[in-house]
Amino acid sequence: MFKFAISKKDHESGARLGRLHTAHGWVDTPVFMAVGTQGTVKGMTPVQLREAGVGMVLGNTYHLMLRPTAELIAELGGLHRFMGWDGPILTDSGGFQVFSLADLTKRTDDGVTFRSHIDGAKHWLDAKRSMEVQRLLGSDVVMAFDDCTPYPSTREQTEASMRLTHRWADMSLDHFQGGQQALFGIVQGGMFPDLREESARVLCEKPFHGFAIGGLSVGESKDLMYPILRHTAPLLPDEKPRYLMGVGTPADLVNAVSVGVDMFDCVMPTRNARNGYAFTSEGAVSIKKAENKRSEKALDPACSCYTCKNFSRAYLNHVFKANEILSSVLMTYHNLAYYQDLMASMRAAIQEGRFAELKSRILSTYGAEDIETVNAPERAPTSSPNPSVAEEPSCG
RNA sequence: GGGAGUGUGUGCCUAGUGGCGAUGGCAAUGGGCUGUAAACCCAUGACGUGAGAAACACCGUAGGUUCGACUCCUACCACUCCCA
Repeated sequence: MFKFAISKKDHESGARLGRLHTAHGWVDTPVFMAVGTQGTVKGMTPVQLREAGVGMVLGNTYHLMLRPTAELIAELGGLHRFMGWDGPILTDSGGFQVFSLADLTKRTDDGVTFRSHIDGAKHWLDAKRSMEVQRLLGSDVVMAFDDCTPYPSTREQTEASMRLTHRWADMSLDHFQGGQQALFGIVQGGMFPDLREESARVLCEKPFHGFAIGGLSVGESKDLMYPILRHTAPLLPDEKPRYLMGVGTPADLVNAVSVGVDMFDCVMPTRNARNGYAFTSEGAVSIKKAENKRSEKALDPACSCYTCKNFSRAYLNHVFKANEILSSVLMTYHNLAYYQDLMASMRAAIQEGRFAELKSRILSTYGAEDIETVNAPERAPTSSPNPSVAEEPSCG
């Protein structure tokens, strides 16, 4: 049922063109998944998602198990049916919430006690329960339960966190029942290249259907993130999908694709849209700024989405200022369409052998650095509690 | 003409009833957001300062009472309401 096939590789970079087949259809890769944490991509109906070009969405174990509960969703026919989305769904394991809701959690080697952010009630989540919840939800791609290492962390902390992730990876495999679902492992290792290597080596021996890179974009600078990403992505099995979790900006996406990443998800296009920030072919546009008050220009003149074809920046500025729901809808619609167009143009560029050209254009649009030329700082950032963080052999 | 009430910082509303160098909200402007506790969060807006003290300024205006007044008293100004 689950299958990943690569149809073309870029000659000048690590970029790959592929297709991911699931029980709910296929998507072409590189793919960007819209984040629909609570069984909805905020502000969008499934029809609108399709129109914007979204092919695959992400749901969340932690949020859905608390409300309305995985059991209820299973009773109502599974997450696809429940949310009216018949395309592929990937579910996160809840591992990220251990990190993002750290104040409400208590972690042990076996799992995590959460205090619900909704009503304060105590809940237990471990690899077994995460697999059970994701099975009840019926997602197409299940993520292993992991420990997302915070930044900054000392080498010792990072290593301990990584071992926990490995332990939980085994437990996830033990309790995963297969069937129509695929299971992805998650590589951790923080900002230490050798730990990333170890994590990749340990996990890639295991029978996962795909591999994710976790623990990036957790507050570190691009100087750290890019070298780690560049180092880690090629360590993952060539023939299986590579998923960079929680990333990122348009520049991050082209950079990551160029080192061989196939799948992405990020809240950025949807959250930023609701906060008045658009991604466009002309770079970032803050629609709330006063300069847009009388602009008759489209949000992105080069975009053919519903928002850009029908509304002016002046109108979008107005509905944002007036706090109208439509602001979130129109802005989200555009940002998702922009991200999907970006992925489609990357796929076309790989197919036609002009990926490098597209990459440099996107990077210059956003004034971003090229992952190939960013070097890790020679010394550890001062924010790191561990002075020996600079583990990379002093390649200066 | 008589009576009652209300005036608070660069826009609007507001807390405050003797120790206040004055509360909060909205609006405004700018910034942020990366496996979503986010239609959210942060910053800025009397004078002055690197910081503190003194000086000086400060709740319609002007006086007064008081150790001390946005707060109490008097007059005036403006606005609102009621009765003629």
